[in-house]
Amino acid sequence: MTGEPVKKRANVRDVARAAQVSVATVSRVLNGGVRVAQPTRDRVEAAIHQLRFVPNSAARAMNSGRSRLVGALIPTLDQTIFARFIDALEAELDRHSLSLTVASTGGDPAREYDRAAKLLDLGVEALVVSGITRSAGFEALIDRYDVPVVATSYHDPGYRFPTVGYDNAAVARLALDHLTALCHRRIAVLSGPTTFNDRTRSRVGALGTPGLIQMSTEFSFAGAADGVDRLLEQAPDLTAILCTSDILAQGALARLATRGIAVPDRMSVIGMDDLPSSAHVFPTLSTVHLPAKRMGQHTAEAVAAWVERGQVPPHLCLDAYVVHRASTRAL
Amino acid sequence: MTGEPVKKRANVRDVARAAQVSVATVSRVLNGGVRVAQPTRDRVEAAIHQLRFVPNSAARAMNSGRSRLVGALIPTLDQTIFARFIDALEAELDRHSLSLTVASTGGDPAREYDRAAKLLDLGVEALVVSGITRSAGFEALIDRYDVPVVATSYHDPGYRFPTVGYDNAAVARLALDHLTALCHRRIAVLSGPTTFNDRTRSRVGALGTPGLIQMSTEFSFAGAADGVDRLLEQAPDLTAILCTSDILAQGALARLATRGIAVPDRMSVIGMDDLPSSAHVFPTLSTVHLPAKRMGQHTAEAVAAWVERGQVPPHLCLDAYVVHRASTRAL
DNA sequence: TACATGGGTGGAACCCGTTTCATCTGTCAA
DNA sequence: TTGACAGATGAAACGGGTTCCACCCATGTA
Repeated sequence: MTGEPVKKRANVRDVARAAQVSVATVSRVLNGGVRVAQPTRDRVEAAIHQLRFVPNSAARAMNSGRSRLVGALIPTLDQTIFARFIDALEAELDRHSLSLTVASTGGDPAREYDRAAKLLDLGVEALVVSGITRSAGFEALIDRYDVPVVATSYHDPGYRFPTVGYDNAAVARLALDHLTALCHRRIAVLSGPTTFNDRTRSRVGALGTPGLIQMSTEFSFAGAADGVDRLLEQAPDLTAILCTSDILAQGALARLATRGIAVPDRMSVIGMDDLPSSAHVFPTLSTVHLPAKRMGQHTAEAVAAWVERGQVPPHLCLDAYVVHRASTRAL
Repeated sequence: MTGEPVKKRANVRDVARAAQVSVATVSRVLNGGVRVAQPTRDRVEAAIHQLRFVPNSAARAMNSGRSRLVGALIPTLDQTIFARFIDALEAELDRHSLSLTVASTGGDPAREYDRAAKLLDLGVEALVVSGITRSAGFEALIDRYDVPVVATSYHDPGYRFPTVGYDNAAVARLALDHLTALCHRRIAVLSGPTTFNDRTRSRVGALGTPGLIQMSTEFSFAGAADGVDRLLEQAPDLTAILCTSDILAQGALARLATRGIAVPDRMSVIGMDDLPSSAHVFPTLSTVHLPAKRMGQHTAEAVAAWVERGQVPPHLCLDAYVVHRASTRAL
C-alpha cells in the first residue's frame, strides 16, 4: 500500500508513552468499562488520534481467544436460493457482532473438507454447512478443532450436528399432493443431480410413487430446458412436471413456452423454493414455499447462542407450504 | 479423577514438553522449511497428535502481521449478479490463500461505512467495494487503517481507488445503439433507483437522448412488472424497452407476456448483465454481456497483487458487448 | 485522629507462536 | 590432528493487547 519507508504502526506502548500513562490505562480507555479520570482519558485519546493508532485485531483476538468469525461452506454462491440464505445469515450474525467468511464447495464433500480445514485454520469459531453429507474425515477434523457446526437446508433430528432446515421429503410430498389433488396422474419429476446432494435426494426419494417419471439434469435454467425436451420425448402424454427447485421450474416454463406448450392448459408445473421471481414469471409459478431467509436468521441465532453461551441449539424444522399460482390447474 | 474441569487447549509449549524438545523445534516442524532430524520430527508429530494440538491462528496472525482476510462490501448478496461476482471472487482469492469475509450494505453508503469499520476492526487486509459512491468518512477510515481498496462494477480512471469494472455509460449506449440500429425510436428506459447507485446512474445518464422515457422502479422482478404497467399507461406507443439490468428485463418480459403483448413482435426488450438464465427465458433475452465472473477473478488478482507484493493494481475496464437474442427485432 | 474504602494507575505477567542467535556435534578438507 | 562448516536444536526475545495485583491518595466513618 502507500509505502512510506519505515512508518511502523503505533502500538499501545507508543500511545502510553505519548500520553504519559501506562499501557494498562491505554487499554482501559480502549475498552471502556473501567473508570478512567477524564483528563487522563483525554490525553490518551489525543495520543491515539495523533499517532493514528488502531488496535491490532490479531493481538486482541489472541487474548480474548475469540476470532468473532463464522465460516459458511456453501455449494455455490451463484444461486439465488443460497444467496438469499447467506444474505440473511450475514445480516443476523452481524447483529451478534460476528462476521461471516464464505467458501464455496461446488457441492463436493472433498472440497468441502478442504475448505473447512482452511477455514478452521483461519480461526473461525463455528461452521455452517449445507445438508448432511460429509466427507470421511470431516468429523475428525471437527473433533480436532472442537468447533460448533450447524447443518442447514435439511432437518434430521438424528444427525450428529444440529440441523436447521426443512423436511425435504415432506416438501416434495407437498408438491406431489398438490398435483394429485388436481387430478394429475402422468407426472414427471425433474431434479438436479442427486449425487452428493442429499437435499435433492430426499426430495426425489420421497416421490417413490410408481408411475412417476424421474429425470435428472444439470441444476440450472439451461439444464431444465434440456430436461423438458427429453421428458416430452420419453412421455408425450405428461400432464404435469414437478421440479425440485424453482430454478428448474422456471427453466421448464421457458422451454415449454418456446415449444408452444401452454401452461397450465396443457401442462402444469410446480417448483420448490418460492424464489421472489417465481411470483412474477409468466405464468406465475406454483411452488412450495421454503423460508430461506428465516433459515438464515435461525441459523445465525443458533450459531450465536452456541459460541456466546455454549448452548447447543436444538434441531429446527421450518414450515413449508404450497403456494398455488397460475402454473398449475386441475385436469 | 472424575472429570477434568478445564481442558485447556494444548499450545506449543505443551507439545515441546511432551516431545522433549524446545518450542523452536516444534515451530520448525509445524512450518516445514527448516530441516529437523527425522526422529525428532516423529516425536514432535506424535506429541501434536496425542495432545490434539492445533496452532492458534490469532497468535500466528500476530506474528506474520497478516490476517489473510479480505472484506467485501456488497449492496446485497441476494441478487444473482452480485452472487456470481462473489462466487468468482471467492474462488480466485482462495487460490491465493486469502479468505473472503462478506458484509452487505443495502446500497447505503452510511451502512457501508459502518460495515467497513467493523471489517477493518476485524483485521481484513483489503476491502472490495462496489461503485464509487462513498460516505463522507470513508476515505479517512481507509487512511487510518491504510488498507488497499478496490472498487468494482465501475470503471473510472480518475477514482482514488483502483477500479475494476465496466464503463457503465458505454454499456448503456451499446444497448441503445442496438435498439436504434433496429430502427426503434419510441424507447423507454427502465431502471432501478439511481439514488446511491452510481452504476445505474451512469447507465441512465448516458441515455440523455431526447424523447427517451425514463422510468425508475424498485430493483426487482416485481418492480419491473410494475414499471412496465406505468410505462404503457404513459406511452402506449412504445416499441422498445431498455432495461438497465437483466433482472428488470426478465421481469418486464414476464409482465408483457401476462398482458399479452408479444415480444419481439409488438415490443422489443433489451437488458444488461447477461445472466445465465437470460439465454433461456422466453423469449431469449437480448442483452449487453457484462463479465461478472471475470470481474471477480480480476478483482481477486488485483487484491492479491496488492497485499502480497505491494503492487497497486491499475484501473481495469472490462469489455461489454451486445448479445442479440430473440427479444429484440427490427421495426 | 486512626482506619477502612474505593477510585485511579502503574508494573509486570500473560497469551502463543515465530524468529534470531548461540551452542553443540559430527564430518570433511587440509 | 585440527580448523572450517553445515546440520540440529535450544534459550530467549519478540509482537501487541489484556488483566491481575499492588499501591497511592482522597474521602468517609468511628
